[in-house]
Amino acid sequence: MTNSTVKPHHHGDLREALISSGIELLEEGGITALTLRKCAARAGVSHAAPAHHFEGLQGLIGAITNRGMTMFAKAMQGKIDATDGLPFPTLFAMCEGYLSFFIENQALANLMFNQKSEVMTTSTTGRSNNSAFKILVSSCAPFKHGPMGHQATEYAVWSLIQGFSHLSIMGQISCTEEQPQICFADLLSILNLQVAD
Amino acid sequence: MTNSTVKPHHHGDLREALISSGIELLEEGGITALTLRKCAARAGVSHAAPAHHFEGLQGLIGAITNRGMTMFAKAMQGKIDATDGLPFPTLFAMCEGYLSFFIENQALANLMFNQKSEVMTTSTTGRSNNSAFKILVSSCAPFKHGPMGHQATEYAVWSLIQGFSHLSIMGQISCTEEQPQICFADLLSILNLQVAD
DNA sequence: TATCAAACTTGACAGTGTAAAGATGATAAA
DNA sequence: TTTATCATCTTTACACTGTCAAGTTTGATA
Repeated sequence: MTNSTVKPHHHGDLREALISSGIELLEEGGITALTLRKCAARAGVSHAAPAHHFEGLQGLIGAITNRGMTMFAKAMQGKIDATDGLPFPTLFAMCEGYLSFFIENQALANLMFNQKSEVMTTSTTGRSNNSAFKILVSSCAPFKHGPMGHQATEYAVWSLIQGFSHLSIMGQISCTEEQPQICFADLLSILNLQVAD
Repeated sequence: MTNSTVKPHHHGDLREALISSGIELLEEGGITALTLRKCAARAGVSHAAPAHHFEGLQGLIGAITNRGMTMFAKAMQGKIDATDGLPFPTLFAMCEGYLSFFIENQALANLMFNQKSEVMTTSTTGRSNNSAFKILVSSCAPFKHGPMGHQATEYAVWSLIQGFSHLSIMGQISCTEEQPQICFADLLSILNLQVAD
């Protein structure tokens, strides 16, 4: 075995199976349902098996966060790919994907954004591994930036969609429960954004 | 004892003491440090005593959320009271108090806003008991509202400051770490707000 | 075939929430 | 003052959790 793809012995690919089980449990019963022992049981292994793949529960949560981030990026990119590529439709599609991911993966989204793991941090390595963050940045790029530069635009858009998504799934905001995307469009229009020359 | 102030028998006021202990534990060791048994120990009672005052751990968390909401409202109102009362300074002060509370009570703020308890809900009774929400609404009132009315303005401001506060304490946003209020001012200026005639 | 390291199991332990039943003590009625 | 009552709190018990240590199995390699 000289290549980099590690072929496990017994289970097949326990590490990935445990992550999948974890996400399932998360969506079925929320954060309190996510336990190492239940993940192990669902993957058909003993309760101590996960210890050989993750550094405790926190390690599994970190791995789940990583998996979640690729799902998250895919959700946003999928919406963006369905547009004509113009600045405003692209920005809105990005936000649409952001919000959709939160609604369709409530517990997972909450777990991810209440985490201070590597990919969720402002660290350079975290950012370079975070394609979701890159999508956000590139969606904001075509617009005029104020005196504080592109970062202020990015943070404004990010804060707005993050806050809206979070408050929505927490039931603290209720405009149109069926289609909150429509409601968010009004909020986005309050932002003073103009396409750069 | 015909008046409404209940005088407890043994402890004095165990219920409030447990809430205080809970908030302490929360700030000292984060959400994982908040356990019924530790709260009980800190209050000097047996581990099963809390059951007579709260419906399990979830009940205690609800009570902590309520206590936290009054602290939260006080933080915002305090900043507002120090202004001249004009619309923009008042709005900014409200946001300043919002952010300050998150920074100074990270674990508590996280607990509160990851909760679907009564006060945090869009229900009428929840809203009427939530002075923090009223402060937000009144801070947004003086401004011109778009075609979607005052609610769109409120949700835009709320989402922006909630998202920014949340991402800040999670270390996912870093403009000026010492004084993030200054950074938020730039974001708030991107919002297209004008004082109504 | 023998070796050996990785993958997994077994057993144990301290914490946790929660329930049931008993003890305590403040209040109110006698 | 004495007694009865009941909310308050304690004790005991149980299932579940994360984590550790030791043993066992497995499959690739020599």
